Amino acid sequence: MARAARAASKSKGQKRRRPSAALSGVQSFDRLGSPTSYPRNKKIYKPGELAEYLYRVEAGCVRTYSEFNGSRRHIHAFYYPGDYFGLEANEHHNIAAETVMPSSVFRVKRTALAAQATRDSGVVRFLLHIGSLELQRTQNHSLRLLNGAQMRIVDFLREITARKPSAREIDLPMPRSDVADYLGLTTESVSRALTQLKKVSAISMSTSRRITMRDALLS
Amino acid sequence: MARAARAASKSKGQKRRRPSAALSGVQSFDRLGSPTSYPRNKKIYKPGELAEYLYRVEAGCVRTYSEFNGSRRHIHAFYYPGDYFGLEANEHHNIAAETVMPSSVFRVKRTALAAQATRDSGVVRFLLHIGSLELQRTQNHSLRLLNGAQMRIVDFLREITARKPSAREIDLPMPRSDVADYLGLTTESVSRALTQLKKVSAISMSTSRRITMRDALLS
DNA sequence: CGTGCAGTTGAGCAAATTCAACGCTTGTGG
DNA sequence: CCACAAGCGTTGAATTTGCTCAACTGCACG
Repeated sequence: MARAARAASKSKGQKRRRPSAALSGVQSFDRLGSPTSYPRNKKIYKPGELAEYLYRVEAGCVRTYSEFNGSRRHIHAFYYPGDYFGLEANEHHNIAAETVMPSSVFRVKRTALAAQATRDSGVVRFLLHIGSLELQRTQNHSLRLLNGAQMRIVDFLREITARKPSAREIDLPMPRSDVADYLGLTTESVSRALTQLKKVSAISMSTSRRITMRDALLS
Repeated sequence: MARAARAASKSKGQKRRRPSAALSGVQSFDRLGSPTSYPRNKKIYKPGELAEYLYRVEAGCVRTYSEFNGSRRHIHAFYYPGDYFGLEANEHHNIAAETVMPSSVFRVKRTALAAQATRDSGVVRFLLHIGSLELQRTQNHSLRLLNGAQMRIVDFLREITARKPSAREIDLPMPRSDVADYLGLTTESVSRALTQLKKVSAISMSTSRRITMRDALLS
């Protein structure tokens, strides 16, 4: 059950990484932890809490977010099965994480990982690896925020599509308000951008959550 | 000379880190590398290059950036003396780094660090530590991009001021176009925001690069 | 069968960009 | 030493973009 599909790398023109590089790290991770189930919209951790664990999504979807300017919310990332999260912490968490839908999350104690790291260098490479992935992801997100609303949405849809190499039909697990807070827009702007994309036949929607991409959109 | 002032932590309400935690890591870093001098606007590395080194600024200022949408530039960060950079890479760099002014940069081979890491766990903690700092920095930057122009500028000025606990007078090493590309604005908007801040006496400027903050601005 | 949440649409508005012009400083060549 | 070009910074006017406020729909759940 701890066997989840490895997330597809988001970096574009890069040489394929040898899976062996981080393999022993992953095995340690699998062995040292245990899965937990959460209902929808359940907080997994919040800012200020001691950062005891490192997490991996097994099933469902998780979002991390901060609040700013008093009451506005920014979603830093959505994590899908196979993704690791909870790394952004120093000693205490400084952002929050919660489920988008009923989800299963695998977690391991950081102390256990640290102990294992002293004798298994694979664990170290593993940690550094997912750390740098997270860093790249965050940097890409910053870039995304500099585009216009339309392009942000397209980027977002592409990001989701990239995880399912199979179909060009995707099923959003989150409401419009999440998409908006992820992209730094309002729900209205998200809605408008989507209807605009429909109008030019770049996408089609069977329900508001189920979107089919036209080939032209796939980079 | 490898002895540069430790950069002030940007996280707010957090317990002060024991310097001992990452100390042996820093010592290894100091011992394994060597400094290099660069003229102004000199590229240190660019996307696609093999990421051989980890860097620390000794003197001057360094910016990292990506290009997007064909020709626009986004500056991810400015690094000042004591700051580490070049960590964002997997195996090859995916962003570029160059000097803002004549600078001295200390660099150590990643292979040397990796070798040292297998027998000195302090190096591991050191690497993970600066990685998570970088992650937090990048996340904060995303948040910054969601505010209005005025607040982005104020945030930026505060970020700079925070490194010099002494004076509320700062000397920007970079031109307006860099500030603009860092904050996701145009140079015109940066200029306007600054003159606006002058108009309400939140700041004063002796030259366009030399800015004095009024107390009200210091959070 | 109503209440509430999610999503869409429209009209007016605020904010930042674009395009353009101009001042200041700096460095270079005559 | 002066003239002039280039880079940096500022300012103005017109335009575009996304936001705010508001209404309305469909759907799910009690």
